[in-house]
Amino acid sequence: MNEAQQQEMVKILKALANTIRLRMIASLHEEPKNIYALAKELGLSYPLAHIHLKGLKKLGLVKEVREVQQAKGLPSVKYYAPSDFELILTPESIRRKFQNKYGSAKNG
Amino acid sequence: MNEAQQQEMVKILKALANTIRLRMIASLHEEPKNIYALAKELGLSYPLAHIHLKGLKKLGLVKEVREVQQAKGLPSVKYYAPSDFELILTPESIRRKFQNKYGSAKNG
DNA sequence: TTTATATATAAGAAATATTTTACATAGGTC
DNA sequence: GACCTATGTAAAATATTTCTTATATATAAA
Repeated sequence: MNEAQQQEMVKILKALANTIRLRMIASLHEEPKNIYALAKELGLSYPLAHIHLKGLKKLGLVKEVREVQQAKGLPSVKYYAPSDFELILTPESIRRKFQNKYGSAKNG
Repeated sequence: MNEAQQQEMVKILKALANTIRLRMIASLHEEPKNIYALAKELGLSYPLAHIHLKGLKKLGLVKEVREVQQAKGLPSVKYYAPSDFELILTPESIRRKFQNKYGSAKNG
């Protein structure tokens, strides 16, 4: 695995290493919703919810699923859901991705 | 999952969300070694390697495997290896652990 | 134009995490 | 005693992340 891919994996782990972002993924998996509703449910200010969701979106962990025009012509609402990711972490999977180029056994 | 367990999971994810600590796990899985050798291999100062390894040890991700008296009576050396952990992250596994108590479907 | 919902972002403050520098211990050789 | 390997820690500096506050946009009803 090259360095760029390693950094991408670290970014994804950083994104998941946060209670608020994990609760967001849990809530959106339960039922897709918009940022405003998500912020209310989790007891967050809108800007804070926006920052966290933006980070998850940027990494592809969360995606926009549909945009709906609400009753009575209010502004359109964007709904989000988690992407279908799967990340498995074991010493072996980490070794495969982060092994030193000049390892102990065979050099290259 | 209770809040303490959630916080423990976040701590483990934080520990894994760092290039140095992932490279440490990779190197120790390849071959158990002492902090000094690990620091040299990864190009780190000893205190920095010590801090990172200490963090991994505290969370049980790395363990001491043996203590060896080196040839010629130098100080004894502590060898470390990764523990046999497995962490699987998907939207569903996250939902199971971080679901809101007052979820959208059935309240409690 | 004021009110309400909903989105988006910037700037700065506050809190954490990371890294370096310095210090301290121990065993044994030279 | 000076030197080398190896361990462990504390304190301060640096960097990054997190969070709040403030500002701005749009739509449309009242």
